[in-house]
Amino acid sequence: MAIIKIEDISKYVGEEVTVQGWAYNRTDKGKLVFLLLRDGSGFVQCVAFKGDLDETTFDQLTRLPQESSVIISGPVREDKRAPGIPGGYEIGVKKVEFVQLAAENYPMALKEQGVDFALDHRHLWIRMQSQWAILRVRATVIAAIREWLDTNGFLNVDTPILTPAACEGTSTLFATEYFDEGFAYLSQSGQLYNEADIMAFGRVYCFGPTFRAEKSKTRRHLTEFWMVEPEVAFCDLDGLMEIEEQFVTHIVQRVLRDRMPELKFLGRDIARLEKIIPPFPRISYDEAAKKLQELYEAETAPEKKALLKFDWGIDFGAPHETALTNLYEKPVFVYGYPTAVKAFYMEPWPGRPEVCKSVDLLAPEGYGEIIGGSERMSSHDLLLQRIHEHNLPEEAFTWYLDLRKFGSVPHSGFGMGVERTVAWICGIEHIREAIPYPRTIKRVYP
RNA sequence: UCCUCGCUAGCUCAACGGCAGAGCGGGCGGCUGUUAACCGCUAGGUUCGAGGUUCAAAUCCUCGGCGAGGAGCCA
Repeated sequence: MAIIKIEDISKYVGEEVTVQGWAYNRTDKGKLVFLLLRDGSGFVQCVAFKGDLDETTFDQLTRLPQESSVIISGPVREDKRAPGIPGGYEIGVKKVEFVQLAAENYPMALKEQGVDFALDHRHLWIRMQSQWAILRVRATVIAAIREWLDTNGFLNVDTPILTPAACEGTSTLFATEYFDEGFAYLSQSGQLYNEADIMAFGRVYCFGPTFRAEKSKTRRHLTEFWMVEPEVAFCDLDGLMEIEEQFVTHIVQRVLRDRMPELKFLGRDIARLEKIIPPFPRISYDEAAKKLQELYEAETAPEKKALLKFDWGIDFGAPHETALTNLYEKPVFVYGYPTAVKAFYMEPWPGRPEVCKSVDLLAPEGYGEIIGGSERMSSHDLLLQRIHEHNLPEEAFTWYLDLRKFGSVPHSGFGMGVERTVAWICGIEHIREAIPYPRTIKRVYP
């Protein structure tokens, strides 16, 4: 008898199959037991009638502890009443093998958990349907990222996680002792290395964990998160935006194709995701500032109004991003930020040195910045001047400056936060649910 | 770092100065279509900690601990 995956169950209607999994939920009704079984690929209802099984087996099923591991065989039936992911199918129980009877004090109730409790039990929480669905979407987002980049001329060239100093000289870094070399720091970006790599390979991306030691405490921050950073030689800011919108569209459409049961279980508004196709709106920082001023004046609630206060020259806060993106149904590009609020390596806007060729992509529905990118500075002398202005140690950037001495070209790149993207696509409140084991300022367990 | 909030049964919460409770989960029993099943019975407590006010504190006050939401910073 074939061992099948629950996600493929629709192919086996009328056949006898075997599934290997865990008892997710159970309800019994006299001579009938309903067992919701999960096998990692999905959730399916198994129905046992007392008359179909020997007395001992049936009796054991009626008192089967939650999360017990079992192997169940029987015929697949289509039945609209059957719950599951995907729902609508059930297995009539003919044979049961009890692999392990779980202890009776399984701590996770099948309902909403308090955040603290749920995170302390993350190793069990990931078994629950909601978390399982989110992490399945995450895997598909990652697959789609690699798929699009690999088929569009990008070479995966990974960058070091242990680095000598701050890439951008801004964020707070995690430090670790490094033999006789003093300290090494956990990477907050592979971008500077990417710039070296494109001069060897043309188009590259790095993809891995990224670390920020800032004491951020919001639903949009983790201390360890995953970022994909593509970088492209011979590419200006407009070219970069075209790449970003194709890239994001591919990711969303791939998730819609492969993870519809998960999205539906999560209650995601599918229609909103289906609208994510090019072109995305593009507005300048100046235009965004004007719109924010209008929104500020139109806001009547004093508390909200205070949060929306905005003057030209400042970076957007979360309330600004939310207000701005609520004007659009698609992700929106905001380009040309003030030079003063951005990193030292961004190309100045021609004729307007107070503005730089940077672009952020802000996700709709209040999810905020999912991509930050820019055209990089290609002039050696200007770059050196900026390094001095930012009080960065010139000797640490010798190799980076070399890139502008030997065949410098216009080039651009961006970084996309995986967890923010997953949170947006899933429609969940907090990005800690978009990574298997979240690391936050107050949590490194489990 | 700052502001705000929370901590009571395994979980989610109620009791808000006067006997510490409910639902879920656990155990036992009943029921042939359950969807967080339902019905009956049952076990389960250092009310985060220390100190204080009071005849009386889960409840009020002080200090501490732990956590969350938000700001700043960022993806």
